[in-house]
Amino acid sequence: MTSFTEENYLKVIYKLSSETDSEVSTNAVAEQTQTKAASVSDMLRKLSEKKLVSYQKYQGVRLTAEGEKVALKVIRKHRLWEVFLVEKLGFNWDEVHDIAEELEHIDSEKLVAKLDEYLGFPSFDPHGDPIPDHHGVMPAQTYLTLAEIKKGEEVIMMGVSEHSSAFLQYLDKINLVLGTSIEVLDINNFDKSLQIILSQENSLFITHEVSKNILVKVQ
Amino acid sequence: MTSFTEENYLKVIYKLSSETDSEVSTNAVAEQTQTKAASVSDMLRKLSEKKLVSYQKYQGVRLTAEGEKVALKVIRKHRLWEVFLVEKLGFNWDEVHDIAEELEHIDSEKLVAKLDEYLGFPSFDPHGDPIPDHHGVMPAQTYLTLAEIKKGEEVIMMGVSEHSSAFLQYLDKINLVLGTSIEVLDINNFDKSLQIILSQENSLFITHEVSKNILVKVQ
DNA sequence: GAATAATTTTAGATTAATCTAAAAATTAGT
DNA sequence: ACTAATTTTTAGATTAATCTAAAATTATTC
Repeated sequence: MTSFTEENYLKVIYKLSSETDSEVSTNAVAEQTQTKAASVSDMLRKLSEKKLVSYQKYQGVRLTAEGEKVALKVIRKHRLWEVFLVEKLGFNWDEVHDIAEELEHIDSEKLVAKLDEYLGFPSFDPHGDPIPDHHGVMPAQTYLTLAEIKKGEEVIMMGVSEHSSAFLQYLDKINLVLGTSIEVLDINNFDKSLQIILSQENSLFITHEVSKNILVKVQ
Repeated sequence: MTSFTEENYLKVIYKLSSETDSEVSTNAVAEQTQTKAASVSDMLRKLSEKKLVSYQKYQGVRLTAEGEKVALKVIRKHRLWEVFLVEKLGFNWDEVHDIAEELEHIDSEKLVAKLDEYLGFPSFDPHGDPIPDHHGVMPAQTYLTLAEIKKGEEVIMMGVSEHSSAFLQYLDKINLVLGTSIEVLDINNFDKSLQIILSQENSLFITHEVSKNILVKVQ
């Protein structure tokens, strides 16, 4: 069995190694788990003994196939619960992360299966993140960031890569929500800020930093 | 803040002291929490320091008003989640206890409020147990056990006082579920076993032990 | 390519929750 | 009311997860 704490480490290692696609450093894990490097070292040794990660001292860490399986289960549960909270209970998308961080550790295969069915087998969570299926397979997701879109193109907002409440509330305020069509009217060469039109109606400016965190698909 | 473990102790103390309406013994708590008396002593000292219980060495323990408030919140969450699992996800009533034991510790006032609303503010869980409202007030519940009903009387099944999977599955098998009408046809003087008629149709025998664990109301 | 800086690991403690074994207090039996 | 039985508490350990401080390793820079 994996503890609450071990599951969190595996989840963090999964996230970091899928971002960089290489070994994850002790410090990076410490930062994400809000612990100290010394604590991470200890835990990596322990997870390594359990064959959930492959770990060479001083050389960073990777998930084993088994560890990835556990991480994907936790991520699956997290995202399914987020869908539940938003779709069924009426939470806003900026309110659900912390609650899902707790719910993701509830241990019942049958519960996950029934929840999945109840929600209609969703492929994406309220932030547009893909939900692994019960085999741990992630739905294909080939999005671009809004920062990569050329002037004149029109795209649809499909997700975010920053999940902070502050960012999500800002997007709500400017009516930039999942499914919105976005046309890039103009790109400022100096600071890469954008002028965009939402739903062929509202024109507004956003910074490059914001555009980098918005995931879109070309129509 | 109260830990997962502390919450379980408070819940057990609540349950035991509402059964006997007096101080709860260390051994009784140990039995319910599946721990040893020595561990209970330690925990009672700790809960006492936190003012969640009033505890005199060797004299048993009671909840303080504050401790009862915490216990009732946990019980409320447990029972609401059980309703969710049965009503929304389609679980059987004998499958939900262990899952609700985990869900009851999820910490979000807003989640509880929204879940309650989503479920239509239920007053009783799938076993007929009353659900405290958001002030911690239990709905009035003045049931008798089937063992107390006289020959010839007809009652409605409202709940159970034994929650084991084995017992609940047995009730399912004999079609004795919440809401069923039960007429006491005959009472065996020797062993107090009963002959009953369910829904004015099926006649069957049940033991005294079973009848003691079935809660009913007179029509 | 040595010296310095940064990162990572180890050593030794701490906290929460548990245990066993022994001591202390309470309860029961005659 | 005194002894015996039972219950409860204390003492001392253990495990999981964390920490700080010091040591070891790796990376960087001149």
